Amino acid sequence: VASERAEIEAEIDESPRRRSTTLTRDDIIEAARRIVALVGVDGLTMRRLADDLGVTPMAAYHYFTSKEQLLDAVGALVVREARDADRGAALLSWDERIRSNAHTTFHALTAYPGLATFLLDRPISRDLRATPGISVEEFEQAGFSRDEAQLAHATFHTYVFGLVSMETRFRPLKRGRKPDSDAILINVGVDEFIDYGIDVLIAGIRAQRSHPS
Amino acid sequence: VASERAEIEAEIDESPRRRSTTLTRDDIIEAARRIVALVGVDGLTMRRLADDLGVTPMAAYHYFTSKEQLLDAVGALVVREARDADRGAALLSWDERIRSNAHTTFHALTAYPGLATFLLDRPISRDLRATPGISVEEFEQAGFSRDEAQLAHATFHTYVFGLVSMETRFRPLKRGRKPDSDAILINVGVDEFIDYGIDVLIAGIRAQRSHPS
DNA sequence: ACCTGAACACCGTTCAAGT
DNA sequence: ACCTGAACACCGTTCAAGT
Repeated sequence: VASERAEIEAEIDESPRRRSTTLTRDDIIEAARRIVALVGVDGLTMRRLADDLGVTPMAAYHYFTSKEQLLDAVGALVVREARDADRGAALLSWDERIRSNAHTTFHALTAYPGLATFLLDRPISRDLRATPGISVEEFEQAGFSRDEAQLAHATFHTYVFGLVSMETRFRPLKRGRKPDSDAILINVGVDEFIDYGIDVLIAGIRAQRSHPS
Repeated sequence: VASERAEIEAEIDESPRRRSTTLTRDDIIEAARRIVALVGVDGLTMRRLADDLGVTPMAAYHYFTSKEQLLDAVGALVVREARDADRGAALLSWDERIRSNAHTTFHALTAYPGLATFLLDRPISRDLRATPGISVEEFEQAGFSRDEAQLAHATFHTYVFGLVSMETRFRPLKRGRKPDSDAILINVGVDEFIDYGIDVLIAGIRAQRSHPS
């Protein structure tokens, strides 16, 4: 088996990722995901994608009508993975689930530079709607009125995406180094900042509920 | 004078915006701003910009080293205008100033499709840092500790930009028509939603201050 | 200093053709 | 159905040259 492997590898040493049979939709999404993780959305070109797959630039167009739709699929995959990584929080209270989802969504999307801002310019998908980690219906079950549930849900959605889309600005916080002049100035780490923001939102939503205008 | 004007206009009827003397930096920024307002960031090309100015595509490169730097200047201009539109709020309390700034920033940036998401991917400028409508120092003067002031400031900054960058998704809310499937579902208008979010943040920040962890 | 003209090195994508 | 090959219609930008 070892010699067989070596033989194959020698044969294909110039085509980076050879698939066994024919190209599939998932092959393309996976290759695109790898490239985005490596060089960001701006670094993904249909020609580089084709090179990595060992095909011609036009091959992907048999599975996706445009580059935008391919990136939509990559975005849906990443967001779905973030949601799955959050399954352990399913039984917690709504506030703890939101906190957990904010962290996982942030760390998932920041691994793919430019993906969050790409998604922000696109129509919202069902996958994206699940982003705050809690649905409108679940807010209602937690005792919110229909209007309050929608408002609270949209507010969390807005904040979490605001958080994610400013990823580059939080980068200097991740290391212990002194802040760059172009960074947001906070003396704490990213996770502490996320916790603070979530605490603020949770406390604020509770206060809005008990003191209706 | 009138006949002179007519003569000139007849002569240049195919070059849309003729400047009187030589090109200036502000001429270029203004033309770029117009194009972005009309067709969005994606619709701005150096060739179209040159056409509108009646020059060659390379002329702008004498004033800006890249298209990105030109867009930075446009973004700074728009954000500065939003801040100036907010001068009337300068004497209000910090919470009312933040509310006012959230509304003006949202409406200013949504007039330029794609500009908010472009700015999110760029290093932060001094103009952008003024976006929440209140500085870290002013939070301190309002009685917050240095750490609390930084956190509160960054939280507002994050929320307001989250709000602005999701502009396209709030669009169905602006008219009375039934929501598209790709819109965030809220039964209220954009301004009511902004007020709700700001109320939540203000109440939450107050609660965080009185109940330190 | 200010701007032009031509070209380079890319893009995403259409289109007709191959198997 | 699945993929190729060549081309089209663009981009931002470099570079040398004009005035």
